[in-house]
Amino acid sequence: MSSQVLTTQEVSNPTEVAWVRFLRAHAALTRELSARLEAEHGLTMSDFDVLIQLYHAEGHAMRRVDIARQVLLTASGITRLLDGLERCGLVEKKACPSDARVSYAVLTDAGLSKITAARDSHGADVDELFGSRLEPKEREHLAELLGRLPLLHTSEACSE
Amino acid sequence: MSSQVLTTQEVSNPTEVAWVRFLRAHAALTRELSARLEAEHGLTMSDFDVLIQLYHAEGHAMRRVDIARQVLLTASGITRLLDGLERCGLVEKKACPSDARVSYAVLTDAGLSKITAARDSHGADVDELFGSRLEPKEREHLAELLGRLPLLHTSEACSE
DNA sequence: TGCATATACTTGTGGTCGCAAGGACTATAG
DNA sequence: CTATAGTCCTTGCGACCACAAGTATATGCA
Repeated sequence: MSSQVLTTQEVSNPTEVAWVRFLRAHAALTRELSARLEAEHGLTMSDFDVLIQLYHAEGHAMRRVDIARQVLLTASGITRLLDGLERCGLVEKKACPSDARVSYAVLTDAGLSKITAARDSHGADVDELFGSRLEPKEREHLAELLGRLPLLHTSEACSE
Repeated sequence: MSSQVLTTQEVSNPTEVAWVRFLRAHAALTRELSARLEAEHGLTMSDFDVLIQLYHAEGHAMRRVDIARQVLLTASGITRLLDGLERCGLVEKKACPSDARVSYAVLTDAGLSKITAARDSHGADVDELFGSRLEPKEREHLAELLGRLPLLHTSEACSE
């Protein structure tokens, strides 16, 4: 991550000010949030993301490719991340009957209760550190501004 | 990094919307910016940060501790990052005459011209991908909102 | 049918980084 | 002048992740 000139004193360019704060805020938030997630549930933020995706998915199952598209990870990252979740018994691998290339990741019962618990506490944490610092209108405005920034084009994911 | 539910369709909680966009924007921006920095100058964003710090420092020299406080890295990270920059000849190590514990990192001539060039192109990139997407007033507002979010407390750095 | 191409996934390799422990040195107190 | 504690830096270790190459399967087309 980057921060450039972090002592605000000598930063004159307003874009730079915003950019530096953006980077700082991201570092601080993700560091704190992932520390809590790790301490309370033994999950990384990526783990959490994948589990949440599965939680929302039909039958709590997804193809690995589709997970990769939703989460900010590469296909290889997904493979190894799921390896870990499988070892922990939170997720199981299931073959696809119609296409032997694909394998589904499905949430186990343990995984379901884990993500249910983590969802609540993580949601509360995000709210405490992020949401509660802003008025409702400001949150909306922030979301709108952020929405205008570039998007990831990992593969033409998103939308639909 | 985390993203939670990235298909905006099912995200109802407004805090969550803002948070997801925040994470997505960060991932997209840092990925693109570091790719450009790498391609054009062979630098990571952390490299750039450290060089910029040195560039702004008195005599283009800083104690390693102070670099760590300014940049979003741990002391150990700084050590290894500077190892790399030293191997590339961009930075040199200099002992401190009054305190044998500390060693300074100082910019070489090569480092100076490298960071001078990188500064311009990186600044332009940040502007293109980040600054230019927002009106001046919006930039200010964004900076203000981001400034209200938690800060890193690596050591009571910042300010003054 | 048979071959080229595309897709889904895995694995090898290497880079980056944080944490914890250690070494070297300094400062403070008795 | 020791003993203790604090500071600065480095190193061992492990976690995470991207990229590229490899395997297995599917699909399109001659």
